[in-house]
Amino acid sequence: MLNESNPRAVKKFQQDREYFQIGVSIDCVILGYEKGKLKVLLIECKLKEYEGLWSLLGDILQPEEDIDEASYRILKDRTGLDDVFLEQVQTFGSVKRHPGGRVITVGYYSLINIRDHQLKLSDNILHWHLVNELKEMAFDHNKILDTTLCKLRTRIMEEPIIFNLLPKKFSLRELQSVYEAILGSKLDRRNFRKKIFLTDWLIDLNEFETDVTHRPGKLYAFNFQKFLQK
Amino acid sequence: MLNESNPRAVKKFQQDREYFQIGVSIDCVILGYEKGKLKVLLIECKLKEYEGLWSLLGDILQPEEDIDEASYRILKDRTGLDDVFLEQVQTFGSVKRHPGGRVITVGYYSLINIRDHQLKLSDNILHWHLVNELKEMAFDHNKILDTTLCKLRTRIMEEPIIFNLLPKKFSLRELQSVYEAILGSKLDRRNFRKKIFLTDWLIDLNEFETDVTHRPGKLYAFNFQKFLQK
DNA sequence: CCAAAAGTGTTTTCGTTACACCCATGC
DNA sequence: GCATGGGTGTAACGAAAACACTTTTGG
Repeated sequence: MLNESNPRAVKKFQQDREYFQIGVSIDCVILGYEKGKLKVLLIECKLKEYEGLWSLLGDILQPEEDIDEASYRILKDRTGLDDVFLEQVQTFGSVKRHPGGRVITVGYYSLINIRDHQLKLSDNILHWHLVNELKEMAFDHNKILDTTLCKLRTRIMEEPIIFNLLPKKFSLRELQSVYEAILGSKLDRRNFRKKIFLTDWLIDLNEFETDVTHRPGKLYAFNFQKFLQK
Repeated sequence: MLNESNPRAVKKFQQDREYFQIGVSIDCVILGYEKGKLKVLLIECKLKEYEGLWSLLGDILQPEEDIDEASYRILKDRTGLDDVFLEQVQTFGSVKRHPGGRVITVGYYSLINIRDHQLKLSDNILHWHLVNELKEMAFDHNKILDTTLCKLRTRIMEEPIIFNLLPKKFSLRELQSVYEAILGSKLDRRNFRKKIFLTDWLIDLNEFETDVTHRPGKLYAFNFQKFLQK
């Protein structure tokens, strides 16, 4: 915040363009889940300083948009997705983090269901990357991703956000696998089921998996109604 | 982050001042504890739009400083304090949040021991305010404070940061009172002592309170060594 | 009938809560 | 001796962890 106790500073702020020579960007950590693995959506970095590296999806904040709006816009532009889960991680503001000048970036993360929008990906040079097998990324994006994953691991234990990674109908095995992929550890199946049913997060659809080569599991849906009420 | 997939945007970013017409500020929620109450250090707001209101301590981010550095600088300038606990809360970026123009602000919070620097306060128009009795503040500072307190309540249960609010030597009653002031609820004395001793956070100084009108309690210190090792 | 995963309960362990009495000091 | 807070232990409860066998389906 502008130093309000100092009228000179306020005046300077209003008149002097020097105070504005800092760029503000938004970077979105867009996470998806497929075949037992957590994935992140990246774009090839076109800056010569980072040739051959990938980066998170980001853009400059526009003068007339809130930072939350900006993150939605970026996600919409890149994936065509509306109405998704998106949450701020934190802001990264090292002086040298962008070779093109002083740019601080606000990190956001989003959890999306990969299958819902495979089509849109061909519009951009975007690819899903396995989170566990990522090498060096452009800028400080490894750090942003690591910070996001830390936050995500605690958040999924508190809030029912993980359902954003799954299709509308899913089996308990799929749900458990997503937890395991994010937490990076195996969970006991019986204890998991017990705990999940205690939450009242699920609607029993009384449907079953098809096209599986074993006994089909029951399908569930996330009880969205209940969480809109809160 | 600058949209690296789009060379035009990069070029525009490097050339066009329009991308820089956003101010970035830092606001510090400086919290202290005294006589059983949690307090926040505020400054009188000199903007005419917020006449008579108080605001958090903030300043504009300088071109050559990291955002973490900036928060340290602000704290140092205002309180004379060095080497304190300071942590990012999150960034607030509504379009209209600052009447002087577009300014996004990164919130930080600090926990300090009020007694250590009473002297410096006279240099500024600063006052400690009871967190529980705060009315409207300037800008979106109520929101920043609320967000900070939420974060703080979970953080003190995980990490030994609360000791920053206390003098070097303190009794268990004082420590418990700080927890209670932050959490806003009473704790059971026996359970609290049991739990605190299990953490290995404390050094038993084998000293006792003086100048109390009742049986003096034992004094403890936070085991800083142990946490520097980690 | 074989492979593969679904589905299901009980016991143990551990951390959290609730709770009451005597003790040391200042006045 | 009285008021004030310091210091202490145990029982009950509930959440989490450990753990194995039967069932259903496809092939």
